[in-house]
Amino acid sequence: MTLDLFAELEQGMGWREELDAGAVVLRRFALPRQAELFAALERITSQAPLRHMVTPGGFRMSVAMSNCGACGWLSDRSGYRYDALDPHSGKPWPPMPQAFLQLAQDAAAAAGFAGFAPDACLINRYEPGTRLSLHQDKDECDLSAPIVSVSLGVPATFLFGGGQRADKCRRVPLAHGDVVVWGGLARLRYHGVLPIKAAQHPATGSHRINLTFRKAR
DNA sequence: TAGTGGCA
DNA sequence: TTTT
Repeated sequence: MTLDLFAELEQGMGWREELDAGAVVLRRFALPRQAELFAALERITSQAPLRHMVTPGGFRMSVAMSNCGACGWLSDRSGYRYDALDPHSGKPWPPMPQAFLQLAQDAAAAAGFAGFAPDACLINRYEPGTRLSLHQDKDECDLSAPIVSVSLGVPATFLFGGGQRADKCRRVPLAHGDVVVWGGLARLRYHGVLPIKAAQHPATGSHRINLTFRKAR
């Protein structure tokens, strides 16, 4: 599938956009296994349902989340962390499907981060009006690995800021099949998602789905 | 340590 | 509309 991706990028069906040093947007990234991707998503969320986590401050997050992979990102009153077990079931998170892993590794490689080995995939489901406010991904042990963020379904505006919350943000429109990869110098950049506008997408209905791949350990 | 929320 |  790696070859399919590069072939598609070369054929001009998709293209790269350099955001800044260490940050790349892959536009209309090849999703050659889209049916497989969504079937896997279905399987994962039937075992580990999407749920609204609570922030340490006690606020319910508007975006519904689940995970797959060796560990999953969690938030509750006691903080942010990664855990091998889903607190909802007490069982391990569903394994990361091969199609997910392949997609993440292909995207990372296309963005200049060869050898990416994610052990966590956070699944975010945005309904119209939901958002993710500005934050840094810094709960991972290995900050040398990039973040790979796959957009599926209805479009969104991604905010890509600087090293401090107050830094100005780039507004990056993201559509189905777009992938943002950031690492290296850009690894700790603040980022977020503006409230999702009401829209329909054939693959997801009114939702936006985001897959965030990380190496947590 | 506080924090990816929501309001004024 | 942007900021805290």
